[in-house]
Order: sequence, then structure tokens, then C-alpha cells
Amino acid sequence: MVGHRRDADLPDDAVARLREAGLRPTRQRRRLADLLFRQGDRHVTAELLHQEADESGFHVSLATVYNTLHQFTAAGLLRQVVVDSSRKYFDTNTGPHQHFYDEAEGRLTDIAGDDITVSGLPAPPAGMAVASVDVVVRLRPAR
Amino acid sequence: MVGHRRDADLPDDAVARLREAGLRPTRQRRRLADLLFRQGDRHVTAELLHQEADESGFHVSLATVYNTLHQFTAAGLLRQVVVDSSRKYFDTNTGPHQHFYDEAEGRLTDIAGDDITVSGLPAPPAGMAVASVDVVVRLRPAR
DNA sequence: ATTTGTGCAAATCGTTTGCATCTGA
DNA sequence: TCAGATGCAAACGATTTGCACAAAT
Repeated sequence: MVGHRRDADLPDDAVARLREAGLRPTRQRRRLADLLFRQGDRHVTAELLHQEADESGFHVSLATVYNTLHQFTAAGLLRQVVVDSSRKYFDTNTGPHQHFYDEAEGRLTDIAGDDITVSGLPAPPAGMAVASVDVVVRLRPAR
Repeated sequence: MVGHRRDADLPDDAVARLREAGLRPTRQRRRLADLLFRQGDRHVTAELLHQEADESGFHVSLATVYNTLHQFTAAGLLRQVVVDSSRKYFDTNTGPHQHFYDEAEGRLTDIAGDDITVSGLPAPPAGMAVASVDVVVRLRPAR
């Protein structure tokens, strides 16, 4: 039984993805999911995604963008990346990998997880285990 | 020519350090410098340093703590560490090294720069140069 | 005397939350 | 129907800033 198709121009990849993640495929989630997942790996801030939605003629409240990003993250569709102590970035690539960060532009780029290796890690302090090893290569304009 | 000694109990390491850095050794800078540099490598947030000053009976405004941390950073006495997207950490160790970060406690620990090695770094995008390679090993309680 | 720093309170920025209203199954 | 989602505006926490006052050279 197929429901009414409200956004006939959008494919249902998003819907399937959302359902699998246990999230109700609401209109705003579908649209945001489309923006996020239809163009390869992306790195967005809430502000950026909100603006992008807006420009594509889809109006969502910023609060909903935040909520959605968090829900997607909790559902494992996104991952947070810490590269800036004042903005939160969300990454559509949830696999193991690292990042280039262009501070001036606020732009993130992936470094494939199998390119880079960190060796010589000391043992973590007693009672602690390693949760993750995050590498950020900060970039500046070449001289 | 030696000036009047106002805080007879404090050594003048701080004063020398400040002068070398081109900063006027004001009372608050001396006290904050003492808190920062007299006990080996430290990692503080403005809030933490402010509170510490307060507890040691020295009252400074939070704004001054922020200003001072920034001035010290600009002068090369401190370095900022990005490990959390909502707090700013300042590190008294300005040399090359990396960090353990205990997210639950908000505590940073140094990893000596010569322990750890990052290899397999891809070349930075055209027109960009590597400014720094930052490694953060996130810790969680061992189960 | 002049320059530089400090403190306070108000302003800002990104993010989060409470709650009335709306929507999807 | 009705649990769950959305939007708005207000609340928030960390940080920054403007400006009158105070301290350092």
C-alpha cells in the first residue's frame, strides 16, 4: 500500500533510510536528509544546513535543523566532528577517517581512514580506554 | 633598578616572563601567570582559572581572565587546544605534543610529541599548507 | 602625563529548551 | 486518534566588547 506522494519529485531513498534508523519520515526530515545524503560526504553546521534548505526554497526553523541533526546523529546517520571550539560540525561519513580543516574558510575535507596512521600512542591512563583517535590537519593558505 | 615589591611572597619569575613577552607585569597578570606557570604543564579554561584565582583569595574579573589568556596566547606563552566545541582550553605547553581528553571529566593530559607519530598524511589541497597536525585521543572509562 | 589594563554590565553568538500547535501512521 | 514532530520565542552558557575608572611606566 503506497501512501500519498506529497513530494513527487523526491526519491524515497531518504524515506527508507529514515525508517531503517527508526525515525518517522516527516517532511522536514526527508528534505534535510536529501540535502545531507544525496551528494556524497558532507560536513555541515546547523547554520549552513538551515541556510541551504532556505535557499532551496524549503523553510524549516533553525531549531528543527538542530533537532534533526541530533536525531540523525543519535541514529548513527551522522557523526560530530570537533575542529572548532565555537561551532559544531556534522559529518555524513560515519566510518573511520580523519580531517583537513581550513580554518579561514571553516571548511572540512575527509582524509581516508586507511591513508593515515597514528603510531606510538602511549597507553591510556589507568581506568580509561581509548574511545577514538581524532586527527585534524589544520590548513593555512600556502605562502 | 628594582621597583617596589608589592607581593613580597611571590618570586619574580612571572615578572621576567611577562616583560620578555612584551606584556606589562600588572598585578593580575602576575597572579594569573603564577597560577599557570608554577606547576608544570597545565590545561585550563577561563572559567577554571578564574575559579582557581578566586579560591586562592585573588579576585579578578572573568573578563580580565579572558583578556589575559588571549594576551598570553598572542604572546606565545600559551596555546589553544580544540577538544570540545563549547569550551576553550589553554595549554601552558607550547611545544609540539598531543592530547588525551577525558570527555566526562573535561580533563586534558599531554602526550609527548616524540611518542606519537602520524604517517600517511595525504598532500594538502592545492594552495594550502599544513599549519598543524592535531591528535586528540578521546578517553572513556574502561569497562 | 600618558599609555595600557581592568572591571562591570551589557551585548553577541551558537545552541538548547518549553510549550502550544500541527502531522503522520 | 494521538504519539511524536515542529516552530517560535525565550532561556542558556561561553565568550566578547564598550566604556568609565585605575594602575604602570
